[in-house]
Amino acid sequence: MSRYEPRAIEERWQEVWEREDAWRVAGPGEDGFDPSRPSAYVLEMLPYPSGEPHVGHLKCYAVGDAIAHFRRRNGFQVIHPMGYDSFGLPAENNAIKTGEPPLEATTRSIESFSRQFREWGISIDWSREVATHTPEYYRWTQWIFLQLLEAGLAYRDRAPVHWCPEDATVLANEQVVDGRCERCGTEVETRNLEQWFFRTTAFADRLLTDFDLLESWPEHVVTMQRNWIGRSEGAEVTFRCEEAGIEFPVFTTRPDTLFGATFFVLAPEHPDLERLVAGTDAEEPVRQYVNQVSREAPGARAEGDRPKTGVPLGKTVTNPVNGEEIPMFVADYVLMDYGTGAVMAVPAHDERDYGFAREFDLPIRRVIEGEDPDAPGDDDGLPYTGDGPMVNSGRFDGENNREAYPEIVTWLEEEGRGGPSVNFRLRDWLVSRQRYWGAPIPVVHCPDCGIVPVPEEDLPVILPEVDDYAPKGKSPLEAATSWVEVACPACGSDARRETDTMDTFVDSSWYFLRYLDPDNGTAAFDRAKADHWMPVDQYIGGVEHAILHLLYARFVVKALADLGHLETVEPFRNLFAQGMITRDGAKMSKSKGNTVSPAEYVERFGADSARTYVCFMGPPERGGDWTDEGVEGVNRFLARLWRIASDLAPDEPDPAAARCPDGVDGPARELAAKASWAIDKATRDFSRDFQFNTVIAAVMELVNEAYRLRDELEGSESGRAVLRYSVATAASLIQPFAPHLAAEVWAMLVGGEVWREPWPEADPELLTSETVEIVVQVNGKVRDRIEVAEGAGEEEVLALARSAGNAARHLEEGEVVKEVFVPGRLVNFVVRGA
RNA sequence: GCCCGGAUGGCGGAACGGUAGACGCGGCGGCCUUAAAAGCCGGUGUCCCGAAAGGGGCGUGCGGGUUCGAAUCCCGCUCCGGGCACCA
Repeated sequence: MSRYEPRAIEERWQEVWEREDAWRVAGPGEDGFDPSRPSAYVLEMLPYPSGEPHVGHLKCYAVGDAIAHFRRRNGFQVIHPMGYDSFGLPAENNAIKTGEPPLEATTRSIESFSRQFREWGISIDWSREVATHTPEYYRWTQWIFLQLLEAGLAYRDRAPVHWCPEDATVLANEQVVDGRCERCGTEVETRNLEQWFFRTTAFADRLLTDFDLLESWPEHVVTMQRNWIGRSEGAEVTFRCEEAGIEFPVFTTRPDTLFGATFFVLAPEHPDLERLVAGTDAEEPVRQYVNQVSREAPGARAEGDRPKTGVPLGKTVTNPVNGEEIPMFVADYVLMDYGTGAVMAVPAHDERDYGFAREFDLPIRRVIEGEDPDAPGDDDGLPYTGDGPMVNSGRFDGENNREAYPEIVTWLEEEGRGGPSVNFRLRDWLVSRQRYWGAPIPVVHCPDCGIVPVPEEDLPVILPEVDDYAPKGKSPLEAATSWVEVACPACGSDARRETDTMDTFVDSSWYFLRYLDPDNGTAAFDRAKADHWMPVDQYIGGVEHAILHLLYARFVVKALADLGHLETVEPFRNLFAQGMITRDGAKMSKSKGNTVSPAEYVERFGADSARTYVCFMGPPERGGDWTDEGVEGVNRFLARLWRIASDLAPDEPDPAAARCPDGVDGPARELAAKASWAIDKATRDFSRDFQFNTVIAAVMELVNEAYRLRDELEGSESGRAVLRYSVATAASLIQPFAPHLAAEVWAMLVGGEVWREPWPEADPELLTSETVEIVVQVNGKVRDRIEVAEGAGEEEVLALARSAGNAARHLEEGEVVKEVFVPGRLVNFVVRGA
């Protein structure tokens, strides 16, 4: 008997697929496009090519490929492309360390990824491959930049920005985690720099409301984005400092607590601060405080539980609702980049204001009664953030705060002191980077004309070669003088190119559009093609991109749609977030030395085993711990399938083995029924939340059943026919996970190409059996099981159940007061007086 | 602190409110073999009664509840993982 040799099998079929161009698909306007067939876009997040693919990639692409195969075999023409997010810091940092140009390391990594993806047998239409670092690609990234610039959605501004001293570049808000650089973990600093932004805030509302257009996204991802966008409704209220003649609008979500405002706080960065204190006693302490705050890492400032600090300004503002003069302070708990950089402080009903008031011994005035006056806490339950009747609030006294809320806002509006207002936590996306390995921002700075976009026909602005990649606080591109110095496209006078490059998240925010038309030399993509394929029907990737990438891609697609380049306003109709694979219960990392190299397992057990294993570990949205025993187990199962197939294989494959023989009975019928059961179960679980683990388990059961009945069936021609059918069915069902083995087994038994076969259908006749087992319960406890005819009526079943041996004994213990009958499942006798 | 997940055998995990533990791993026993590996077959939640057949108790993180019946639904906790966190 021969052995299952996965490597040989896999190589053979990979050659076939390549030769046949099996995964190529055509869109509108392309040869072979069939408008009559339904289409589907299955997409996995493109990898950043660094070194070799890891198990996270394996899982992502194994899951995505299974979905792609399943859709194909259900009649869809599936577009399933692949590319590389190949601009980025690791290649550049490597270049700084070793001097090797980023292009070389990147090219090497792409080759390695591409080779391994092919070894995994992922069904990719390689004719659509893109890499974001190529001029053919970033030409269109630059084009998108210009589109946004022209539309006023890209702008340049001087603002306090996050600066990572390690990477020597600015970072977007989203790339700062706990005050540290998301990439390297270094504490970020604040710098005041002129930078490029994309106006994501212009879409803040639509980024929220358009969640309604999505079909299925994990709820927690939507929640994370909602929180990130952070919409809050409230009011704007203007407080005036009479002495200085300055008006200070503030944003508040609690206009109902206006009467409780006892002081007023400005952010240390507030532009009016200097003017307010200039020439007063407060000037020096305020200056010192502001300096001290600015030296602190923004991360430290974000820590909520540290004591409040601040300095009085010696000035007051007037509370518009009651005319009270309340003192002003500067304090670092007020942030300049949210709202107006100033807050009215209501210590009785806001925890932060309360903390500040206690620290500085400021008056705390309750304006809302708690429901429960004895609530625990200091100062009679203050700060109290709940609802209740208003007090100390003039004509609103006694009214519930919720009801008073709109009245107060209306009053403010009438008085010209404010009105309703909505604020977002979301900031504009800072897209410029002072780094080398990225797409150059396609503008020119002209002393006469200012910022001039590079004309579209001059794109791409090619990334020049440099000798030194090390960042020096400005872009390494500054050194490429012959590239930097350029004639102004508008007036022709001496001008300089922009030397910042784009955040690599810009590259990956539109790649799924380029796949649809990768060779287009005159446009980023053809609109008809985009409208045909978009939105992506199923997007697959790790949760770690729940905010950054997905938010940016949503923004770019909305912007392009607004500009008339695209119909779709939401790029990803369905999102699947795979869970992380751990090893020994811990996140894999090189420093822990617990990484798993997919290549090693593919070498030892074959790609089919590795792929099937990651899908079998558990529900794919959850994580799982990688074990060698687990891979071996799956490998054993595939070998078992191969072995029985090879034992049963006739000299010539027989197309009849694709269908269940008619009129089988006895053990043959049992096996055929199991096959139908497996088809039904696999089909349902595939569609329901991608329950791949149970799909694979069902196929395992089918194979086990074939082994169990094999001796009985092998003797007869009809028995062998059912065996072959069942094993071919198992191969067909496992095909989305183990495409090579499935192809091999199918070719042996049936002949032809299983990946082109329609997904099998269960025989409804075989899904039901003549008899069913009924559970007999007494008081909810299982006491017996009886066999009854399928569809047997209540009376008949109850009668049988009552007389069933063990059940009957328990019935004697008392009076039957109730009988429950669930057809085809169980009966339950409720007995009293036992 | 707030918002999500999760908790089921020795382990990963299955279970439309209706037989808890499918499938896999591990371990145990048997067959095959001179022997081993591989393979094939059979057990495997736990405790008690029984020589056996069999029967019974207890069991899905903890405490309540709804129901003829709860791993599943409701209320209140505990622990673990993830996200957010001075956003006015």
